[in-house]
Amino acid sequence: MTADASSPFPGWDGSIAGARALQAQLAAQVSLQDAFAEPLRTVAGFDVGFEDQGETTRAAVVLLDAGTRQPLESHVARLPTSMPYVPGLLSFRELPALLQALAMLSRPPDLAMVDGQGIAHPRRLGIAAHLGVATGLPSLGVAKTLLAGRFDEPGPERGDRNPILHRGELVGYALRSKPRCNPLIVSPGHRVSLETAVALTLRFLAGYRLPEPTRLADRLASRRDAAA
DNA sequence: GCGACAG
DNA sequence: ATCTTGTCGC
Repeated sequence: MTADASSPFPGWDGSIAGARALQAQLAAQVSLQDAFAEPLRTVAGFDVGFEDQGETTRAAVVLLDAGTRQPLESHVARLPTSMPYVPGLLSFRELPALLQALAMLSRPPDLAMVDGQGIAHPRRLGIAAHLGVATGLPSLGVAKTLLAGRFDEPGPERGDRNPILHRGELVGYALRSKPRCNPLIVSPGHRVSLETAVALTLRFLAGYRLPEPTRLADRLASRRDAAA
């Protein structure tokens, strides 16, 4: 047969050029208007790590109560790594495992917070935006470093931020989440506005550089001793 | 043409 | 991302 209907990337021919073309197409479906449940009940944090020298992709998801910020459940999905890391095409390498982890939740989250870029991406489709469009879930990206664009160093206090501009467009904010720590790169994924992406990130901070959803998923995806 | 380049 | 201990600084 030809195309695999179960593929997370419908229509993709497997090529680099094809992946970029698909990104441009999906990016047009991204909405930057706030459209998520209010009050927010739950938020899920996502991140990916690797085992066996990269041969196995390990995706982690942690569902938290939006009110208390306490974790409700967490899962880990393992899949054989299918492609190498190519700057700008991260989602084609990590999204399949992430979707697998998402499916393990007892219920869908009201919001998805992903370790990586939202629209702060060359073609406006970082992994957080890709996950949002692919699932229809509201999403935002919280990355540790910049991929595209530029910004001026934000002030030293928690909450200080500066815009990230790429080709003249505002695509996100460099946010100081904690004093003496490098700023977080925050951008909308899907159904979340630029301003709300920052507000949500601040809302889920709990004393660490990374917000709880992403911080907990990070540990589960990358620490050798993590259970589940 | 020369760098930069999420995880 | 991952390979990997201690160490400097707040």
